[in-house]
Amino acid sequence: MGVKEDLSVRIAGEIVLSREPCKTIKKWREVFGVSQAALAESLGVSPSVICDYESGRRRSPGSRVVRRLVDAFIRIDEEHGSKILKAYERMGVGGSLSGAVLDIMEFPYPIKASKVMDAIQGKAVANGDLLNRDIYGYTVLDSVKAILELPSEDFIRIYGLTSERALVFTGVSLGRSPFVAIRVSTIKPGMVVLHGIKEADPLGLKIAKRDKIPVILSGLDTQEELIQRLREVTG
Amino acid sequence: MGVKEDLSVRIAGEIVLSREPCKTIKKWREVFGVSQAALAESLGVSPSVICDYESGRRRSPGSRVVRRLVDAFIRIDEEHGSKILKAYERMGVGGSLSGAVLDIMEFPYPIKASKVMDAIQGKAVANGDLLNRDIYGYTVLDSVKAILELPSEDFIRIYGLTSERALVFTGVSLGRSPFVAIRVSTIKPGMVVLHGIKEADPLGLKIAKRDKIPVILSGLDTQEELIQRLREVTG
DNA sequence: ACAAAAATTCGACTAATAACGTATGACCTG
DNA sequence: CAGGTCATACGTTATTAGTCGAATTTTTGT
Repeated sequence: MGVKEDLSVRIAGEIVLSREPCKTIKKWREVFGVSQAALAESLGVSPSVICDYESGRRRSPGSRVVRRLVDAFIRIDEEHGSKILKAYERMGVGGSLSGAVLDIMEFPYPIKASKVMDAIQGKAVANGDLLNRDIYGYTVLDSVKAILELPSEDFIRIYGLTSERALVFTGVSLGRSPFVAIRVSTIKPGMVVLHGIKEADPLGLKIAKRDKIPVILSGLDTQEELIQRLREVTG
Repeated sequence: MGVKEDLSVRIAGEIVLSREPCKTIKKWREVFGVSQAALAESLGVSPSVICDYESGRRRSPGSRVVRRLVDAFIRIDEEHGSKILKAYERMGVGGSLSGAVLDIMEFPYPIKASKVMDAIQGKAVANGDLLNRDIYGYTVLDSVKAILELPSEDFIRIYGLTSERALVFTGVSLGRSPFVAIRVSTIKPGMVVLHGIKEADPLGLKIAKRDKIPVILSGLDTQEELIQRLREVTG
């Protein structure tokens, strides 16, 4: 079984097994950087069909549809030089995570963003009204290393599971770059946590508001404590 | 992501992506060693529902159904001591195949059993009328080593992809044990090739007829030639 | 701020599937 | 050969996925 088949199986399995296939479909479309219209054309259907799937109007897509969807993703990626496939290949089977990724976890059940905030003694500095959304996991990143080391397409490592997750940045000095990175990326986290500063950069917050991403400042002292608290959030 | 989730994704992805989800569903049910009735009960539906899926009467099961199916497989396995999960774990990511497995391949498209037969200069000695069925891959096994070395649950390695495949036994002396092994196993190959004998054991053939498995005797001289021809069958 | 593109929502229709119970047949066991 | 298990086949009905095109909202680019 080649890398292509492996990735296909992963995507298909993930779509089917996820609580909300619609969101997972959307996530992968965004990972592949295709618009609904382009995807629809590649499938030979009208754009609204894609919208229907992603909005959850059609909640349980048949396996035939999922298969065509996955095939289309791979096909489109090939037409674009197989960037995603190569990125996936690069991360290898159980490949070691870059040093930039300090911790990563999927929750066994959805957890409210507000609960994550409380767990790390955080306070909301943007979009506090969106904190009742569900979060399905988190990724803790070393800000500096992430910027220096992470190859451009390695967001698959970070968003590989669900995009409805918390992105936690440690060692933050200003609090702008994380948001610039998010802004550029096609795929958005469900919430962002900054650790290491007392107040966030205004421009960063502006971006967050624009993208409707809640931003939390963690009040914990050390990075170790932060990770420890996050690990216990499901308890 | 734990082993359990990994296996779940694999199964789900494989079902969805396969040309005939029905057969893949059946394969996995057999791997987990559950009867249709037991599976149906675990799902809270009537047994005919399972049959309908496996027979292909419902060709494109919705993702909700696939998810419930996979969950049921895992659940049932847990009730039985997680045997399958452990076996899967044991084979590891890209784990090395046992020395008993000489070659293994998935065809990019279905190939008629008769074509496989011709490629290896074989002649049918049982169920020759079933040779127009589709074959999706093959596994070449060293008969002696397979019997001596293969742990009982490692059929996942062999049947891991599609069960609609050719099982090729080399170094056969009598031609009985392979069929005994197949008989005992809950999961059946699409065809069996024996290499190394001039005529097959009558009892072995009887079993094959019972299970409707075509049996081919390969006329090629060496094992190397056999593998070479098989590799070229897709050409 | 404005126009263009993309994404989403909606209503209505068709085709397909989910689900059920029962009947049938093959096979093993006593 | 009778009884049990397992798998399959059939007929039916309620439900839903799937489709389309038009209208609407959101996002993007200039």
